[in-house]
Amino acid sequence: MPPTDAKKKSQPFDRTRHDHASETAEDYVEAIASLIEEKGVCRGADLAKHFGVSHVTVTKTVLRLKREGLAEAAPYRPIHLTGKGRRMAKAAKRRHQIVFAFLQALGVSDAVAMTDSEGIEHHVSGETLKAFQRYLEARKKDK
Amino acid sequence: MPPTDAKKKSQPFDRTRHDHASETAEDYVEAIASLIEEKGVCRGADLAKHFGVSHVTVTKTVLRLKREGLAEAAPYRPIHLTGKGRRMAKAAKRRHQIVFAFLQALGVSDAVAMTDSEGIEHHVSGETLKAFQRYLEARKKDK
DNA sequence: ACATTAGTTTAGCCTTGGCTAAAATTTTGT
DNA sequence: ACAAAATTTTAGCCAAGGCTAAACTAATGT
Repeated sequence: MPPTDAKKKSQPFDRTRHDHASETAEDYVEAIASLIEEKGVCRGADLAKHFGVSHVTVTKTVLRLKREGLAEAAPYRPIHLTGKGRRMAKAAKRRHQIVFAFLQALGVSDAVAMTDSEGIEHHVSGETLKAFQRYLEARKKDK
Repeated sequence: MPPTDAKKKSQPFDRTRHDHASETAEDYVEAIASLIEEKGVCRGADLAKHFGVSHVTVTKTVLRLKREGLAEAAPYRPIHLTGKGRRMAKAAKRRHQIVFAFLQALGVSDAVAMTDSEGIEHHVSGETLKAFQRYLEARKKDK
């Protein structure tokens, strides 16, 4: 019965594994949405430049997004998001902005707040995000 | 001339991947140090249980730690850290504790602060960590 | 119109980090 | 001392994310 010992109930670190895949997905849909907003369309090459990876890597990742129903794109055509993709992008952007504003409010420089919020956003639970917002609200009043 | 476009200055391995690797390394040395502290020795099975993965995965990862000069272990023997490994563990633990205390201070519940700090610690720059500490200091005074 | 160029996809290889099953090596209990 | 139990390593497979080189498609300029 005991398959091995991996799935006992391992609460703590379960996230690490499977979540990594969706972190990438979130980064991608967020980038796609913002590129579409600022340039009208999103092409593979734009994503490659944005993430600093090769266009080949982008092709493969976008394939996965399509498989997961987040993006759509005919061969040699620009990339679009599905409704699901757009919703995910919107949520990610919101979270990202809150984390960024929070770090700024704490006194972190813009450049570093930018970088750190990028990494942190995927690990912030709803509860922590709320705590960040509370802090921002309090500061707003103070000022 | 342009080989592709990702080569701007990206050597073989670029950020994301490389960083992810050292995140795992940090989690492992931190866990190894704490297991040694609380049980005297650290065995592969302990790590497997701690991370909720199979012992096989642990074996492979520990091999990598050895390759990187962070850990030592003869076959079928318990795992030790090198000086380098111990230093890394110590730094990781400190960072982890600061992030955890910070989230608590913000009003996040213990359980969630535990989980979130686990994920966040690897993405917190020195500058942000200092901002967290400033906040903690300020709160300490207030109280 | 058509050749050059820009942008994409395919093919093929690598590492990390997962897993299961099977072999090897302790450890333990009688 | 030795067989059974526990632990660790090997072998072999999978997906995600990287890369380069080469093939293919779409856009452009003259």
